[in-house]
Amino acid sequence: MAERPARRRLSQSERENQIIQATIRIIAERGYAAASLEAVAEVAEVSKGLISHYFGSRETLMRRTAEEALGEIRRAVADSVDMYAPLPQVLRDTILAAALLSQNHTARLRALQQIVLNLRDSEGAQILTVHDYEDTYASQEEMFRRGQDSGDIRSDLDPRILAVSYQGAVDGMLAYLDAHPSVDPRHYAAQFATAFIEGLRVGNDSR
Amino acid sequence: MAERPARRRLSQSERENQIIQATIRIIAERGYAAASLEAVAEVAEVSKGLISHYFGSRETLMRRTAEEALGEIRRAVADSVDMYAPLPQVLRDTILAAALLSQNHTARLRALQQIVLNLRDSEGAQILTVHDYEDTYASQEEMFRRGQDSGDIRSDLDPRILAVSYQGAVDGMLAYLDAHPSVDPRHYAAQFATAFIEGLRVGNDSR
Amino acid sequence: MAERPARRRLSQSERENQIIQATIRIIAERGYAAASLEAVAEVAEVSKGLISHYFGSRETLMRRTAEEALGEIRRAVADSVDMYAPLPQVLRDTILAAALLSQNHTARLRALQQIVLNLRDSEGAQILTVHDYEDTYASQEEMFRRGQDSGDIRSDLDPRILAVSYQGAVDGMLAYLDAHPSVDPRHYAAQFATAFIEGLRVGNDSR
Amino acid sequence: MAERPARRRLSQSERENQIIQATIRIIAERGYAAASLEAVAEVAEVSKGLISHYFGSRETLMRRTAEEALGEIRRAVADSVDMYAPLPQVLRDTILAAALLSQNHTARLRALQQIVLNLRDSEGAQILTVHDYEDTYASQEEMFRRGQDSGDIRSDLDPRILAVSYQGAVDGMLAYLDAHPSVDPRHYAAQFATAFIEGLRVGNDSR
DNA sequence: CATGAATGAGACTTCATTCAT
DNA sequence: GATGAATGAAGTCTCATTCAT
Repeated sequence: MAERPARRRLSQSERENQIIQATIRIIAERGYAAASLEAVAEVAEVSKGLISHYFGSRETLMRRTAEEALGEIRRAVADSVDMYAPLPQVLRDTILAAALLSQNHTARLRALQQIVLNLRDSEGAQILTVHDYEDTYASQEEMFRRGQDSGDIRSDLDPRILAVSYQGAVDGMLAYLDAHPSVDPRHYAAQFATAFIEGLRVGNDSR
Repeated sequence: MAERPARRRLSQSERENQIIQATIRIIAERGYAAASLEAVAEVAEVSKGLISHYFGSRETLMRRTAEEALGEIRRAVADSVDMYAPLPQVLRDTILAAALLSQNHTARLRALQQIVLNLRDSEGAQILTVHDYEDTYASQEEMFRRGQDSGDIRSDLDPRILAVSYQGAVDGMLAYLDAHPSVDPRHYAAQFATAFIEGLRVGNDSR
Repeated sequence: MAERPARRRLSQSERENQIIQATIRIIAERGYAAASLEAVAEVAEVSKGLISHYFGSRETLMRRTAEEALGEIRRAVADSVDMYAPLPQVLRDTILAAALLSQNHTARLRALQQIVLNLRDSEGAQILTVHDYEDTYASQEEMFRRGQDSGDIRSDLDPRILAVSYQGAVDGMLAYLDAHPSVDPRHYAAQFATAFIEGLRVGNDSR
Repeated sequence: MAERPARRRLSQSERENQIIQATIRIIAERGYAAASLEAVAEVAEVSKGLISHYFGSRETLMRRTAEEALGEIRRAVADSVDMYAPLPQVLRDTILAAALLSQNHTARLRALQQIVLNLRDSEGAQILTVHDYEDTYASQEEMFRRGQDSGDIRSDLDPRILAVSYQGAVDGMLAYLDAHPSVDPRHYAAQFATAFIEGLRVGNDSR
């Protein structure tokens, strides 16, 4: 008779987390479509039925997984940045914190991207994108606006456009570091921050 | 007995294009998963069987659709930029051309993104991403390098990092303009170009 | 809303057997091509999905069905023959046992034949035939060889050729008895055994 | 522009034969299921439409192919046997002729077997088998009966059973020689004929 | 006469979800 | 609470057949 490993009794929330982490891992490794309940159940070492029981539907599981991944990522960034330093410093810190995500949060980042891109309402419209990105944009717009108000950065640029450009460049960096593990995130972050703050114009490189 | 619709006979390549355009449209409107052969067949007004007959498999259809969309987009940008102007000008032109894509190529852009992120090989690894983005990065890296060689931009920044940051910011812009049709692409492009070229530092705003 | 039939829950192996028996029956009655998953599902009173779930693919179902049928047939023959009697007696017993299969194992025999002849690998080569027939031939060759060693039968004939001829004649008998249910299997078996053992030559009929 | 090979104009019956030979070849090499109209069209170098045009349906094509293959095989055997020699000689000649089929008619034999086994009427009953085998059995039964009447072979054995056993052993031989090309058909035929005529009993080997 | 574009039925398979145990 | 047997809808793909050219 097969040895059954002593299965520690887990609370519901522990089980849910176990399932969510399995979902993140599968999506990161094999993509959104591969994250079937069957596959998740196997990795999470629970039965398919239990997933449905806890989350109700696959869509809810994905939504919860995205929320969880986003929350973990945001906490990681927020914890390592002093938002009340002068803006150039905040930017350098934030960019570095983001770059370092590529070391510990790759799976979460990939899973988040996949879910955001694939989760849709019944008419096919993306659900998460708008809402969650607006959120991010808004807080970064606020950051740039404060920098302008305090005279840390030039004030003739639309802070919303700065926020969007900045976020795009960060996303590009994350994808790039993900695909090129040999690149040093600290080096990339430093160069990126300098380019963004100082600009490309000749003469701006005279420290 | 059911009325059989009059079948127009087209050449193979005309039908293939018809099917590809339908695929682009559905992915743009309702997402990758919604672009089932059934849905594509309905929009393209052909039978499911014909799609399989021409493309062999859904995966091939998606790959061909991505290639087509990418080709159209690249042609649109390349046609409107003089790559041999001084770099700051090239950047302004390229950014403007990209921004204007949001007016005529939204569906292609969305479809391209969706396909790139969802197409995977049998082990679940993304297939298109690496190859095609590397391509883009390489040509942009080359562009920045030429700018440094000719003294148009500062030369202490890694051109590969500039390329990745730039492409990320462009992608962000495209997504943003796509989601906010009321924003003026020309205004966005001008501000973005200025920010990227001049930097955020105070004092850089003195024209 | 449709009435859902009461689902009896059975163990996996019980269900598998139910499905295999349905497969045998359909192939025997209507041929290999008619044994679609749909048809099997209907006869076995399970859903199509369950068959795929248990067997993975139609090919595996067919292979398993052939193995099962062959196993049942071999057991039926082996159980009624004393392999250590003198060879002529073994032959008479085996032929009789095979002839009697036409009464209880017709469906299995037909299904087995159909599957063996239709199952092919990806290059189109038959898969089961070679292996399984070689097996049968080998054990019968051994039987004839023992008969020659013990002096029960003449030793100037290649036991492999005897085995193949014998098996062919048995297969012919089975097909014939299958198509002509009014023929007495015992009579056929006795005549066949005599012909095979004694030969056709005049004078051999003097008991 | 592609060079079009000068296509000799063929008469309808030549075209039909071309198609039938292609069908035989595909079935022999890759099995009944692989002989789709598409595959046949490619090998026969005609369009799919033409096959339907000539034969009306795939079933008719298969039936005609089986008839053609059977006819060719029968002619090959009949041409090399003097049916009016004494029976033992007729048997030796026939067996040898059949064995030699394995050299020139392998494809026809395989195709014939596949078609006979797979062609079925709308209720799923085999169509060709009964009719065509009965035919063969009848003529062989007649042969054995003549041998008994003329005193060439013992008369206490049912000639129908002899016919069936004989045909089965021949089929076994053909399958075996097909699968084992290195076996010498002449050797096999000689041994088989001796075994069938003389029997296995010890003492029958003393000429 | 001949082609091959096109269809549509039907096959196999996957998978979220339900539910008896 | 937890399982996994079971379903059924939906998806991809194949193929005999039809028919405009």
